[in-house]
Amino acid sequence: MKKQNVPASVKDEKLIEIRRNQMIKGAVSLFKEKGFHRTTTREIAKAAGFSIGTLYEYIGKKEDVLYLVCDRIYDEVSERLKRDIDPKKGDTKSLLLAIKNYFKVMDEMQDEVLVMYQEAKSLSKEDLPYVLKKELEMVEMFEAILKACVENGEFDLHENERKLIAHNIFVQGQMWGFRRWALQKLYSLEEYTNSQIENLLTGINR
Amino acid sequence: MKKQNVPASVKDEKLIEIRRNQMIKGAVSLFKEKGFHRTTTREIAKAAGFSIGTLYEYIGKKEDVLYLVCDRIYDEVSERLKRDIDPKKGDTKSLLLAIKNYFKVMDEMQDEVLVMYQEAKSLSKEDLPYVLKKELEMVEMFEAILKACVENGEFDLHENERKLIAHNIFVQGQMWGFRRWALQKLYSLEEYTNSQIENLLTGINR
Amino acid sequence: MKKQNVPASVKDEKLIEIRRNQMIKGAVSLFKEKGFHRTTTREIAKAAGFSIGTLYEYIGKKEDVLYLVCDRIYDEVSERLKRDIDPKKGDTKSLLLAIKNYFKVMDEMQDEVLVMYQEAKSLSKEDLPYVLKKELEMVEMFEAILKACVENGEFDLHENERKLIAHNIFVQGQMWGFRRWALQKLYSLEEYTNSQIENLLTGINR
Amino acid sequence: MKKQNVPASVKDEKLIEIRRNQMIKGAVSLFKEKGFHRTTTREIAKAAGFSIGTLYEYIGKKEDVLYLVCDRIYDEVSERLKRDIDPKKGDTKSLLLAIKNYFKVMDEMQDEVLVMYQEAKSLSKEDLPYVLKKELEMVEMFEAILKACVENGEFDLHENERKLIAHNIFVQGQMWGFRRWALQKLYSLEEYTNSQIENLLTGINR
DNA sequence: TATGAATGAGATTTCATTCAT
DNA sequence: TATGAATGAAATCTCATTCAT
Repeated sequence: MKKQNVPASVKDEKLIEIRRNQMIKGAVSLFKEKGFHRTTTREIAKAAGFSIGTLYEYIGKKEDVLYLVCDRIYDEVSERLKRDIDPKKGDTKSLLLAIKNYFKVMDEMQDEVLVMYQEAKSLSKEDLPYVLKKELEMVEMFEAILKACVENGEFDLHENERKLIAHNIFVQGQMWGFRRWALQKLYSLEEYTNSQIENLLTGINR
Repeated sequence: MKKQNVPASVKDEKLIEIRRNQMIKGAVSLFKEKGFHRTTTREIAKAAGFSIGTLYEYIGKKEDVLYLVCDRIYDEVSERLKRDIDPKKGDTKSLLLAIKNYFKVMDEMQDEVLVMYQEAKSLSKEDLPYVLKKELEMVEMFEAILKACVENGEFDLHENERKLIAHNIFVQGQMWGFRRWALQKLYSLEEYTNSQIENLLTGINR
Repeated sequence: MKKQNVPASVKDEKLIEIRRNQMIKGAVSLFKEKGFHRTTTREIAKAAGFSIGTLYEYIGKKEDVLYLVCDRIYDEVSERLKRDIDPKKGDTKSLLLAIKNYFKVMDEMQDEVLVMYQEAKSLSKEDLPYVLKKELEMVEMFEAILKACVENGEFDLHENERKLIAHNIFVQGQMWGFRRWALQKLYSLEEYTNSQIENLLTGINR
Repeated sequence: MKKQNVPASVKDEKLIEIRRNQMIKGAVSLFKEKGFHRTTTREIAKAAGFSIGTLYEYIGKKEDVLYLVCDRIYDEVSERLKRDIDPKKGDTKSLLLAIKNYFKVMDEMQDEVLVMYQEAKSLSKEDLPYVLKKELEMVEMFEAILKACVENGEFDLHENERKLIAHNIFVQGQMWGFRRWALQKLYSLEEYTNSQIENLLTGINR
């Protein structure tokens, strides 16, 4: 799956990678602070450490930066999740581990997630589906685990129930970041995780 | 709790109410379509049915429109919730009724909620807390019901658990709107509601 | 000499006089504070004690207010000068008295004079000459006194010298107001007057 | 003493100098014609020979143009005065030469001086004192010459008398420009200069 | 490849003036 | 006569994007 649609005048793929990394890093912190629309391309270039002219050697238009940022965040979250999850292993313990890890990632990347969360709607009509697809893939990871559990007889859930619970897990992870103003006053990440897991399990194991 | 901080040059309070209603109505549909930042003040004026000059007779700056919109949406949701909820009545049936009604409201107002959801962060530093407070009040309505249930002996939940569950209910209501691209393909509102209630209940009644 | 060119919809001449007085009074203090261009018609109406609609019953356009203000100031200065000057009486004592009185008027009306001084250029091409003519008339009052003195044999001055000295006197009166930031730190009005009179009567090489 | 407070996005100092020169030149002729407030930023840009966007690369806000113009005019007048004045040389001849030169400069730069004269009050509260200070410095040049003359025994004047006369000289120079509608009908520059010098040196009662 | 000066479309906001009540 | 809501032209300023160096 390659970054689609983002044109670069520069040929050197390695350099593109480097420059875009600089760009994304700068942009995330700017978007976090003031949002996509209030951030100017000049500011992005400056934060990235190069000139406005150079910025446009590596993107076609401002929106591309947002796409790159969203794309990167998903890749990172995805990769970190896959790293310690085995969707085949269908036992409750694995499920809980996956949830814990996911919540931890969400906690560590909450700035990025918040950015993506709030700015994704500014993506163009073409880019949005691509990003949503990535999100769905992550939900499907949880669904796969749940399915494996069911198949293993750990508990019993119909397909739609599984899907919904997968969504719930996914959203509860995001919640921790985007409702931090309310939640993080009440709980530590650990408490939050345990409580949500408990809600989930006692629900499932009827 | 009245609309604060939004100045109007016009004196006739009645007229202000009317014009602002027109304004909000037009703005919601524009914001829904293209977001706050991509919507121009001229478009808002036009959608409201008056001239740009008139628009500025009823607000001080563009952001005020967003504030007015958010404020209105919360008021409407709030009011509809309060209409059929009695937070004192502590039985499970009332709780479920409240949830069902809330989800229904979220379904009917999903455009508005989506708008608020995505654009609230564009509010000024002064206005944001005011809006967040309103959100918290709605969460607290669910918490109050849960508390009444616990006191009635319907089930047993510590304070923090109650709070968290209230947040979950609230977010699940929003989810239906802001994740419609995924959820509404899978479930009808009724199915979604029933499923979430089931998740909740079998969780609570351990 | 009637106020020319300033149209009023209202017929009652008495009322016009009253309203315009209110208008001028409010406008002078506003112009003094923020200048003609930065003062809005709404502010003028408010300061005058009536509505914007009423304002336009008594003038045709914003600039008319400035004209009215300038006109009024000149009339007032003129009248106060004429009150205690007899241009026929050609003795040095009368000249000095005239100068002293003029400087005193300039001191008392320095706000008004400053306003006129700085804003007159904003008058329309048609109104400006009318105002300049009034100014010239005042200069001519001094010239007349000087002429009478010369005819009386008090001292000897050719026409052009008389004219120039009349201008000097006139400008020195204004100076006291428009260079107050510098002059009024150094002298009292009396000192200033005496010094300028001395300069006039006896040159450096005494 | 360098141009303070006027921000430029462009880095090349040389270029800033060039562009601002173009800007000032265009602005002076526009301000002369219609005043600061009636001149639009687009007109300034056009008169300067570049686009509105470029204009704002070299200033922060419209008022900066006025500041730049005033600053420039003072610098130019100042420099031309200093060029042929030696404030140490305390003889009457030097004084007269200084006055003559000053009046000549005022004559040649009368458009600029008129502009500054009429528009300075539109400067911001921060910029105005800076400009007034420059004006005072010029007055002080004349005072210095007068002082040197007194110390040389050419004539006798107390400090305050010297200060006042310095102001008079300064204002009489400006008069030539800002009252041109009256004065220049009556005298040539030379006649005006000679007459004022005579007034200065010998009073009315010779 | 990198730079940054130049551009101008377009956004927000103001405010003189009108006119129905 | 008095009012003040409505209007929209016009002003300032921003900023994504281009392109010559």
